Amino acid sequence: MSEDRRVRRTRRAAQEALVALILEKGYDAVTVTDIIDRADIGRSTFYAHFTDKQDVLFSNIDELDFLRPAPPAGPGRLFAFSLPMFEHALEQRRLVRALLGRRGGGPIMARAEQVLSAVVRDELVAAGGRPSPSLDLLVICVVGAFMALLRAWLDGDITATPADLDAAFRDATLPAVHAALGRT
Amino acid sequence: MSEDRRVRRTRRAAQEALVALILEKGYDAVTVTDIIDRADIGRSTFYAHFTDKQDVLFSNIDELDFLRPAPPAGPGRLFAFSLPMFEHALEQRRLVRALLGRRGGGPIMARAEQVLSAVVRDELVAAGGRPSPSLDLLVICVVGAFMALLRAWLDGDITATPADLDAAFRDATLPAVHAALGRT
DNA sequence: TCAGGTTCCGAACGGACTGTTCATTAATGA
DNA sequence: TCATTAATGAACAGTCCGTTCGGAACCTGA
Repeated sequence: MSEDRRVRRTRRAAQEALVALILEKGYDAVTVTDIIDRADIGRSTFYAHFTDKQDVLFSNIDELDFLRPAPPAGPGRLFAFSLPMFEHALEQRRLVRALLGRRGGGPIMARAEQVLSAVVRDELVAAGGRPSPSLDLLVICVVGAFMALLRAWLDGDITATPADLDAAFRDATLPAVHAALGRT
Repeated sequence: MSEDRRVRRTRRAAQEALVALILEKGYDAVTVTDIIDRADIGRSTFYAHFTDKQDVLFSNIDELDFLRPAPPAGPGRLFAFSLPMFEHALEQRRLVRALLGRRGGGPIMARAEQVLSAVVRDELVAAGGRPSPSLDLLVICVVGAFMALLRAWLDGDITATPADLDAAFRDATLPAVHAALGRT
């Protein structure tokens, strides 16, 4: 039923090698040759499993439950995803840093931004916000603030606890959000 | 006195070729060979003037007065840079898009973020904000929101006028800023 | 105009990386 | 055990990089 053990071994080796290499040299500087050397797998083997460097990167997403903040979606307080995400990022710091930090090259960061935008937008609409261009602009600002916080933290520009970050995020965005919702 | 005309021609040709190519294929996909073909200059000539693809990119910054929003720094209203910057981005849309948009690869975006962070921080301090870790976090959120807005606009995810963007930026950030300054 | 200096050209080079192929060997699971 | 499946390692053409060098084109100032 489950996959061939050799396959699992090979794939994991490549993924872990890439993460390690990203943390060392940054995503852009990592080459396929680097990966197969570090993972100690044959060149042909690599291309039997992945098409790209990027492919290895994306294959990591599945085990990155950072992006599944179990959105309660209920009418609880807004932006409930924030604190759990920061906490999760702290636990999986190594992996998250490699994939989302500045050294990660960006592609995954862009994906995270998309996912988050949808979540935020839904929350605002659920809270009574009327879909409109100006609401979309607000979503962009909110997500932009969150991602900037996360990035700065992951890259070590900042020392703060998840609670600090969550508080900063809420303080920076909620006033405007309440104003926007109120004047609907 | 002034530089040799040939030098000017060569440098400009390379810069313009790069901008054009970025808009076509994105920064990462552009190769030095692409540039010298498009610019119609010799390979050795290229390397006599630039060390890198990146070098060409950065050489463009000088003629990008987008990053000099003539900060009044006076105690006028906060974030006065916003509207002029969006307007400027509209004028120099082609160049700004190539350098700062998603296709631009990011390095210049990072620089812009730095510059802007300093400006915002100074404004907040001038307005009575006490330097502190939480102020720094606020700065990150404000700049993050601005850059997210700019990026989304440059990449065409949004249709809006500079005035719209400015309004969205102010609406999204000023409430929190005033709250933070008030409770100092 | 002409001479001397600067810049450009173009071809070629070694080196690195990519993505593919193939015959051979090894591990797997039933 | 044994047929199936995966991994190996070497080799390949192709692309790009960054450098070198002799000769051609150009620019400047006298």
